Amino acid sequence: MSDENKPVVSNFIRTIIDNHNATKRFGGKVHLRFPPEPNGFLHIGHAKSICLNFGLARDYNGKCNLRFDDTNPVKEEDAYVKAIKEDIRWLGFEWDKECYASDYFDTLYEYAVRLVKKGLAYVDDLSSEEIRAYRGTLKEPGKNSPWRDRSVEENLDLLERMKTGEFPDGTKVLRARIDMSSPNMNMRDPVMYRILHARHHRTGDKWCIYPMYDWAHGQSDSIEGVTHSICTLEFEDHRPLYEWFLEKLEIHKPQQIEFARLNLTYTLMSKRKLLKLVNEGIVDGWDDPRMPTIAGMRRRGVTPAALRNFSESVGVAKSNSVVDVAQFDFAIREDLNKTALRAMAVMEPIRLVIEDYPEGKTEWLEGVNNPEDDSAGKRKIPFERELYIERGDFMIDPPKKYFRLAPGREVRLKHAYYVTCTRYETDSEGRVTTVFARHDPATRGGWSDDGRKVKGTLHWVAVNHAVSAEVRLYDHLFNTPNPGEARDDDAFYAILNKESLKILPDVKVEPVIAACAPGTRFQFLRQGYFCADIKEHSTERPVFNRTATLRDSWAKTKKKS
RNA sequence: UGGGGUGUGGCCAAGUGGUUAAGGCAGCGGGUUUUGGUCCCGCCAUCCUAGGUUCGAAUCCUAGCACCCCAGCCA
Repeated sequence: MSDENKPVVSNFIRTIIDNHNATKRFGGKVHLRFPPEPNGFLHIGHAKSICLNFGLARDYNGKCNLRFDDTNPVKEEDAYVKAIKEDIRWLGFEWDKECYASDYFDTLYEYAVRLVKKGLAYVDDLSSEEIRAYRGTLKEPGKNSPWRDRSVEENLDLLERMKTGEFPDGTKVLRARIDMSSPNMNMRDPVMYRILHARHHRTGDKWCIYPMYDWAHGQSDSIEGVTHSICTLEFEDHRPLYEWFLEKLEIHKPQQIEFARLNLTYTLMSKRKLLKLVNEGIVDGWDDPRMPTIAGMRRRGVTPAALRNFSESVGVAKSNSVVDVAQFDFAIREDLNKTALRAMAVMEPIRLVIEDYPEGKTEWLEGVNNPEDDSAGKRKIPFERELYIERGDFMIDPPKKYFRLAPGREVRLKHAYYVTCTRYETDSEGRVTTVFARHDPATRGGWSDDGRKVKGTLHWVAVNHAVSAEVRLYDHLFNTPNPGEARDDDAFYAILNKESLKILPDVKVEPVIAACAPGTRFQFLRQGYFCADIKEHSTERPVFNRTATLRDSWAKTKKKS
């Protein structure tokens, strides 16, 4: 794997681990976990976290579990569990143990009893509104609940009865007894259990009380022997609570470490908003190629290596940042340039007739499949009198630096011949319909030994061997660099890029392109990287998704003049 | 003076008192090229501000400023 030979860039988490290893805090062990909640699909932000956790485990000869944080049955589904596992494997990682927070519900309950017995947790009868009111504000301390000083016996009894389902949802909670005047809101007697008569995707109807994140997460880490619990910045304030539970319980205490989540320009990373795109049919499901989900990127044709290299390239730090999506595009191109097969496809075809080439003749010319990789071999390409070329590759009256075809101009047809434009035909509206040219038989294969230079090289497809394919050109879903900043629905709809998908129903492609298996990646010469759609492509009806464009310096010089 | 964080080039990001302040992306200029692709070469910062400590500071101290997070029985 090319991405694993690169030198590792230092980051603050590695420094922390190195220090722990040096001081033997965890006996030299490094044990991580990736803890998704199964309530949606994984996106590129999760990919960064996956690469971080599994990558650290790999580099330190440690372990990394996959743990589903399934503590909220009303939002979680088994289908998401399945999709998440598939995505992680596709990314190229394998977990040591597959765990679920729900595996620990019994232990968690025992732990809760332990805290109650120590006088460190109590059952509160306040409503959620009252709890909020009692919590105080950011600048004012909270007030103790009137139920805060119940006896251990009463708390034990009540907790047991909460568990057995005696009370309706929302009537009671178990709270940690910490400090209602703490400047850290998380320490103001946080809720540990809420009553939820809901069916859980794994434990079924066994439980009607479910642990909150803070009560479940650290203990789960501890039970699994996790040494470094990596999470995102917003949990920084939770660390004191994370540690409080573990210290009061006197069990193994991992080190929580927070890093800044990934943000990308023109990309939405909020699961809630991505769900909205799916639910409202703005995109075609979680795996729509425009989605920043791993499933969407897979379908678009992005490679696992590109995603891994990108994750590595953005680094790990604590400052909020927004990475330019161009950096991701670079990673995609970098990998695909080395691996994608080259072939020719004409997106917007016009006819090119080689006047001096015999009718009915077909030559099978040779083309290299990948100039970056000899082992990719060569293929035969049919050449005939009538070809398709790109509409944009011919101009009646070309500007200064235009290297392509124009009346009287000579260009190279890739892998074929030098041709010189003799004339052209237009329709009643003046649109070019057919271009005529003569070829130089001595340039067969696309090369002349006489030192003659041609500036332009065009891709083409023989009319009688062309296969029609559907090509989907994707662009950013949003037309603003920071779509996450949209404050309300109106703002959200306003920034949607109406041209994020353009379908070309009749692209002319080489036979080899049409014959490929779903998921095959190509570089359509001079245009970009494309991937045969994994759901809809077939030899009968070829369908390609554009993964990325090629860098286009011509577009830049064109813009400048 | 609620608490917790973060500030290094357009975007990421190394740097842990002595380095010409890494590297990548983007941009710009040039070369190579049967893809206006790739590749190659070159250019592109004195580190939020102000003081201070020191022979020497992005790194230490002081005082500011800016931005992010926290008042779910979500995670």
